[in-house]
Amino acid sequence: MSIGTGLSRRERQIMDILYQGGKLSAAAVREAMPDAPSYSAVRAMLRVLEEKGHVKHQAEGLKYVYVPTVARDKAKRSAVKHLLDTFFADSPAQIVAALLDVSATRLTREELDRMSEMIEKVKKEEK
Amino acid sequence: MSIGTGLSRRERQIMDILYQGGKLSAAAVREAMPDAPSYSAVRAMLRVLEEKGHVKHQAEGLKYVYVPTVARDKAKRSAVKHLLDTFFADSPAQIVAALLDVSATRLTREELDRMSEMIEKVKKEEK
DNA sequence: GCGTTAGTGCTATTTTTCTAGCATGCTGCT
DNA sequence: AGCAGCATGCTAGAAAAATAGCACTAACGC
Repeated sequence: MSIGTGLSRRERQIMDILYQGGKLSAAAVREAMPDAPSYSAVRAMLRVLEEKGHVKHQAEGLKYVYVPTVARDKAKRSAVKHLLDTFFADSPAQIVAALLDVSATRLTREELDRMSEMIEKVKKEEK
Repeated sequence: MSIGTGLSRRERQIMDILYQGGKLSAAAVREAMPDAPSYSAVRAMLRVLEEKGHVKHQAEGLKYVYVPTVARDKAKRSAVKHLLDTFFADSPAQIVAALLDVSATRLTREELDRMSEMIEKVKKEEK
């Protein structure tokens, strides 16, 4: 089950922002929200997320900053898996196709080379 | 903005199932839900999704089947983009890494070759 | 024909999400 | 000390989502 499942709309939004930003104060989270509600609302939701165990807070100087409890890396994989299941019917190659398409403009030579390398490496291992 | 944004928890769940399954009756959608509510609830939510313009229904024999209004292909790309923004800070290569990792067991030689080809093709075009 | 099954449309109610507001406490300044 | 600024904790209320239930219709078998 993907990490996002079970979260409400706002909660998901916040989790996304947190994974994107890493370590953010309530105010920072709020700023990053597309259709930001009140500051109180954001704090309340962070509290709920904490109760549910999805984030934890730590005192950073005077204020709190929030971080996801599940490590980025694990969340990443979970998200990719979910994407795979939902849209790509277990065909990884199709994701690569979409990926190349979506990020066409900002693909550097280095990125492409790195991709090739990784794939070649897997091929060798599988042999 | 990703397609999923703006949808409630259940609505998102249903959209995922619909993209996965293609064309499903209310009952079929319900069966595919992890923690399925009543049949009525599912139908009600499909109705709401239709009002919001995310799905449409068509009579298939006696019953209705529901399909997403936004084409799979477009939704795919949107989802990949969102994933990129959220977890991979615009570094497509990292997605490939996660992808290879997640689907390690079921990667066929053909899949890998197809990926390589696509990447090579982009490289040539960029040259 | 008549009951049974399987579908639809609608409405009412409960639950969750979302929001705002206020009281409180700590910092830093003058 | 006393005040302004900013952050927290909490509570209550509005709005939206989720759910259940009932009335009705069309097909199917006996």
